[in-house]
Amino acid sequence: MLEFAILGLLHQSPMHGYELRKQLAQVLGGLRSISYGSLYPALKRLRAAGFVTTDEPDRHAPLPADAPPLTGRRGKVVYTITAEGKERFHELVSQAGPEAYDDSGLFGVRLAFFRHTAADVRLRILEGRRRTVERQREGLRSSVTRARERLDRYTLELQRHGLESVDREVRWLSELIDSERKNADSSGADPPRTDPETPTPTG
Amino acid sequence: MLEFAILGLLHQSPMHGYELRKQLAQVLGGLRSISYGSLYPALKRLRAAGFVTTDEPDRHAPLPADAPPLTGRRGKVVYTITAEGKERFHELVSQAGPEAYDDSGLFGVRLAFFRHTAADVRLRILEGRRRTVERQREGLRSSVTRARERLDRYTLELQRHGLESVDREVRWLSELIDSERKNADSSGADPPRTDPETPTPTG
DNA sequence: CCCCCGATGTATCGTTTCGATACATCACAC
DNA sequence: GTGTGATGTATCGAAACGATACATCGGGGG
Repeated sequence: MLEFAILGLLHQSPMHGYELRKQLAQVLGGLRSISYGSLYPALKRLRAAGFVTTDEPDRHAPLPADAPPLTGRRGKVVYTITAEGKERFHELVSQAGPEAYDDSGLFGVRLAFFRHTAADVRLRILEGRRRTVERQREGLRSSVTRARERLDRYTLELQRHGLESVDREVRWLSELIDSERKNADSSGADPPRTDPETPTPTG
Repeated sequence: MLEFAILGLLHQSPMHGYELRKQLAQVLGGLRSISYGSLYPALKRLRAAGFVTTDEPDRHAPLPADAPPLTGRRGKVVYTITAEGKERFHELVSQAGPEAYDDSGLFGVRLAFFRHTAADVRLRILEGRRRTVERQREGLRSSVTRARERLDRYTLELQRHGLESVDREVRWLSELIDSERKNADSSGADPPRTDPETPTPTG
């Protein structure tokens, strides 16, 4: 998930790790954030896989043990997506299976990059997400019903609140789906692959 | 957080790990769950700290390397809270600082054990949580306002949805707080020193 | 002029958590 | 009897976390 988000952001423009983290917080919905302990190892992995490059020489290579522990002169590093990275991103962005919507976090990131996603894939992800959340809702409903007598007021309040949130999410998804369907109808049957640079489609 | 929840559940009755996990899922609000990879190490820690005991002899001790890898005869293990564990739980349950409400997960667990929590502590936790969420809401609001033009429709939809959820949570907390205050008024016997902080100038 | 402070920036450490998996027992239907 | 799903204990490697160290740079106040 993190890898996907990083590739998506670098796809738009090269960035420092610091800036990446800030943008990531926005993409993650505004309240969730990613720690450096996750970000830098992830960048290291992406770099090792050849999906991103840095402008500096290999600062990630292990140091000889007798060298000073890399104190002093720690330069800024700009991360840039490679051709392989863009390929990988487009491969990921075209996937519409359960992995795209079963996890709430990944779904959020997928949504954040919907402008890079083909219309039919968008629709399948939204519908998949709705089904997933609906199933959660049913599980929660029966759980609340079963536990009505055994649990105290506060636990029940918590579950009731959670249930209402899930309910709201279903309605929200339904609105998005309706909106997608309307757009699809008016734009014709053949969904063209979305261009990264297209400005707002139908504001 | 996990430790607190485990102690709280074992405080009510001894349990197997498996049962513990199921109850944990309920306590966590119904949609979140804890993996065995978290549960068993947590139990091991609690056991090492003397807060829980098991009915079986020390199955957690390291094995000699030449022994078969513990296959065969793996008995059930009932976990029971100790006197020290109960003491620890009551110590934790009386805390009302930021650690009790800044994290959404821990707040949920605290709420789940409110029936073991003193009325004044309950109120302080709820009010603290509301302030935390209100701050989140303000941050989110300004973020949405600032980013209105730069972001695409889907990202904005995601943020709008998040904002409404946070809004709903504030209202929910306010209802709980009102209810707590009413109870405190009618029961009278409870702590007189309720709010040293802001009298909440409307939500 | 200098010094401190807060934002920017890179990076690692130890600990915790996760998802997947292996393995075992038991109830019960077929 | 036999398999199939619930119950049950447990570990593994990968990943993420929170805290922290370290460094540079702009500007504002003494």
